[in-house]
Amino acid sequence: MSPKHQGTDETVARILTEALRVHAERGHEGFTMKAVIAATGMSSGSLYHHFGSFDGLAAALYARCMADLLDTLLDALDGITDAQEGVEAATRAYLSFTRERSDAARFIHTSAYAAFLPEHAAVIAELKTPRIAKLVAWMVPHVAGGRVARLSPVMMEMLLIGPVAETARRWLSDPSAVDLDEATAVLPPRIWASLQP
Amino acid sequence: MSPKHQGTDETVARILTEALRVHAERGHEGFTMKAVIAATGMSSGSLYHHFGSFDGLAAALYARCMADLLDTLLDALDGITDAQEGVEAATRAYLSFTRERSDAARFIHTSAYAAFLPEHAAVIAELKTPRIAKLVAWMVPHVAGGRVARLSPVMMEMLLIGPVAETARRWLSDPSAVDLDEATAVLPPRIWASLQP
DNA sequence: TGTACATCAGTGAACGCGCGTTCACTGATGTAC
DNA sequence: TGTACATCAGTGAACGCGCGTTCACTGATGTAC
Repeated sequence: MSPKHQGTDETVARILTEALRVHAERGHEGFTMKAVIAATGMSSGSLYHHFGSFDGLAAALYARCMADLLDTLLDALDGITDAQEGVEAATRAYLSFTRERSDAARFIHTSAYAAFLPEHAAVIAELKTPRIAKLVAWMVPHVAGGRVARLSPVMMEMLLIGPVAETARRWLSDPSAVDLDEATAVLPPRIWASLQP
Repeated sequence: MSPKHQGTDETVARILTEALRVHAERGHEGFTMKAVIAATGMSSGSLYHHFGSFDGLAAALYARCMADLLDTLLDALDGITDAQEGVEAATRAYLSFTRERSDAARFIHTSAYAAFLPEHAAVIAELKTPRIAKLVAWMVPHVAGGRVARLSPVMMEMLLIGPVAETARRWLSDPSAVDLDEATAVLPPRIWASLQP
């Protein structure tokens, strides 16, 4: 619709990619506007032009990481019709995302508590809501068919991602504290068990 | 051993109590040395005298909150010999701690990612380790007796506290997003199911 | 086609602010002899 | 008992630093007529 100069989206994507690297390399304390400016080689004015504020940049990055994670779960469910197989595939996908995209996983878990400004929260919801809806839609027939307990979506989510999210958090803060291979083997069937009618 | 002036421990406790209130009222962003100084009415020098640094104060507060949480779980297990009854009591205790001591719960969950300086981490471990050991000790005979699956302590912890910790986090960031009463009814038996041999 | 104007990505020096921290100090209490 | 000294809780003005943010600007590209 509105005319976009060539390279705008690419610039935004490049800034976010560099910002994620800064966060991974320098930690949450070292994740500052100054550090992102230094890493991208861009000017502060340019970052403000694209994101409005540092909070806006962080929210955009969070939205992108969260969308990546949810897409990973959706990909894992793609084509799977068996309820148990799907639940176990999704939980394994969560753990493998944690390992393989640990930068994104770290940013998600670190920022989950940082309340973004309302306007930025809306941008996040815009990316998040449709993906969550797809996940719920996958589950619906299995609940209707009596293969999964009839729980509220929130309780379902707590039981499904609680153990793997906690495992991810623990591993991200200390990789020696928990073995991801062990978690991948142990957790999925037990999470499935917790969802039985 | 070393002579202590009257009131020292009381002063430290009072500072920590006020610091927790500051964190609850002003949020993580507003949790600053300046704000704690204003809330306690003490001087910055006095806070440095007792805690060495702001990181030291935060670590001491985290240690106290975590000890309170673990003591709550231990109290819930006190006198219970049945495995299922104990597991369900502990998970319910976690949720009721979240509701009733929400300031402490919020500080725990917010700080869990903030890596404290090594020296302060040691102080935390000193309070935490013996309590974790007691929890593990409670579980041992039930594993030996075949009533609970023979899992590594970490996996056991992920399955046990994963769903309730995730519920707590969600509720703390948005109380309307999850119903703690529902969680108290729904989660305990399902967590128990996930621990079956 | 040429000219004038609008749009927008990107620049970078400068800003004020609030942060954690320092340090020379006071005064009350405990200890030695 | 009295005197001298040590210890330690607590004071508060002052510090430097790095933060997010601002703003007047440049220059390339798109649009109108």
